[in-house]
Amino acid sequence: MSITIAIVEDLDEVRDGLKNFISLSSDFKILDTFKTAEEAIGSLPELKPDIVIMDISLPGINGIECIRQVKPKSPKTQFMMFTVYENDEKVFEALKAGASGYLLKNTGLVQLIESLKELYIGGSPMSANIARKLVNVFRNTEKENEPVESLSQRENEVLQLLAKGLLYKEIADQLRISIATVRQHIHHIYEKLHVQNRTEAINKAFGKN
Amino acid sequence: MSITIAIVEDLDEVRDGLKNFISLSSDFKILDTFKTAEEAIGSLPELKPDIVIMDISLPGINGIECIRQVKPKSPKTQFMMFTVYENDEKVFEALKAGASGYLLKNTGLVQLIESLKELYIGGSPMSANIARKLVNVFRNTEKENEPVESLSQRENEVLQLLAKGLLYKEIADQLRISIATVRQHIHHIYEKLHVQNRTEAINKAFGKN
DNA sequence: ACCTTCCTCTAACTTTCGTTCTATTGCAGC
DNA sequence: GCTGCAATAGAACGAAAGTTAGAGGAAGGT
Repeated sequence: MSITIAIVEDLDEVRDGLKNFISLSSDFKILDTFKTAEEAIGSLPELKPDIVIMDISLPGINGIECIRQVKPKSPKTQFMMFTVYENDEKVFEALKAGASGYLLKNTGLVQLIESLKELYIGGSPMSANIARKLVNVFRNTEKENEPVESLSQRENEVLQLLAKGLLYKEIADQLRISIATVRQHIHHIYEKLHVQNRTEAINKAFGKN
Repeated sequence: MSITIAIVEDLDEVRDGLKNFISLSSDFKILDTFKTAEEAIGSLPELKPDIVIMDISLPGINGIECIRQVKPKSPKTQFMMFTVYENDEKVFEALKAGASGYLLKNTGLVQLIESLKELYIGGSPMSANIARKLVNVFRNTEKENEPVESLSQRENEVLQLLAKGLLYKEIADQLRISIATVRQHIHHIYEKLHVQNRTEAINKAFGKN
């Protein structure tokens, strides 16, 4: 009994390439391929393949939204993201939408085949740097604002107060230092974190992104 | 420049097997191997290998506790769990303690080598079913910034961008409205949330406080 | 001793934020 | 038709935030 596959990918070469390569293995059977999310949304709920290989950037409705619409109607279907997007937002959105695997397009085809099998038996194959993002999120949910390693002790104290939304003046009073010093610390914090303002610093230092 | 490795594993065969196999590759240099966590805790902080391959079940102190003690003293060292334990508790504990990779012992040696390299360059290689556990936890815990009901739809859109740390100008561009309008929306947001500035608004609207 | 990092501070900026006031448009409900 | 709310926008202004340049003392490492 072979694993049934559908592919949603707008680029002809990629789609056909995947189809042809996967077809070589008798473990898989390509049921159908789609160029757009709209077509896929129309057919997948009836097709109910074991696995859908899904691109994110599609004309019109994107791949993530496509999953959101199909997954509830075909809950046993597993979605394998296969995309160039590596930014946190896309990754997390996709996983939340119901994707179980997330491979970057630089993944080798042989590796892809392995990953499809793993996905089928209940794994979540994902590229190693995608996994790292997940691990980091996991760690962050488990810990309250911990000191940031690259910052000095004082800078961390300032950052804590900064994150509360205090004014420079209030931070200065609380730490018994001058506003000028507060400014200095904050400037250094921004430099070390490579950010331009308070909000970015907070996001970078604790959770979010 | 080869990647430096240390191994903590109580079983002689496994330890020696790993050592011998990894030594075959010129990409790696085995600095030392340890039979117990106690020995490892004594030496690793000075040794500071790039990667430690860590078993969980050890006589005396276990591998997870070992990471907890060593990681703070050698933060750049990456820990690769290599173990038979597949239950959620151990996995999450290990990741929380500071492990970045998690492979099951049924992983092939060639795969292990690949994973070590990925770990070194900032990835988090993990067996596919371990990753699935992580994804499931993520789906349950990670609730995206939900819209705040007291705010209008547009105000919520603005708030999202505000939370990213964008400038008013950037928010204006993204929403195709004038800066003056952005200011208006933000002012209303602050009023409704009873806050005085961006950071307080973010804290009030999402988690924190 | 010398160097580096951290913490502190002054001073003089520029830029962004946030407030306030006013005003137009469009839509929904009574 | 009136009322209220959401969304839009201009203009002006003070209050914060953030940048840049310089400097000195304390602590720790080579």
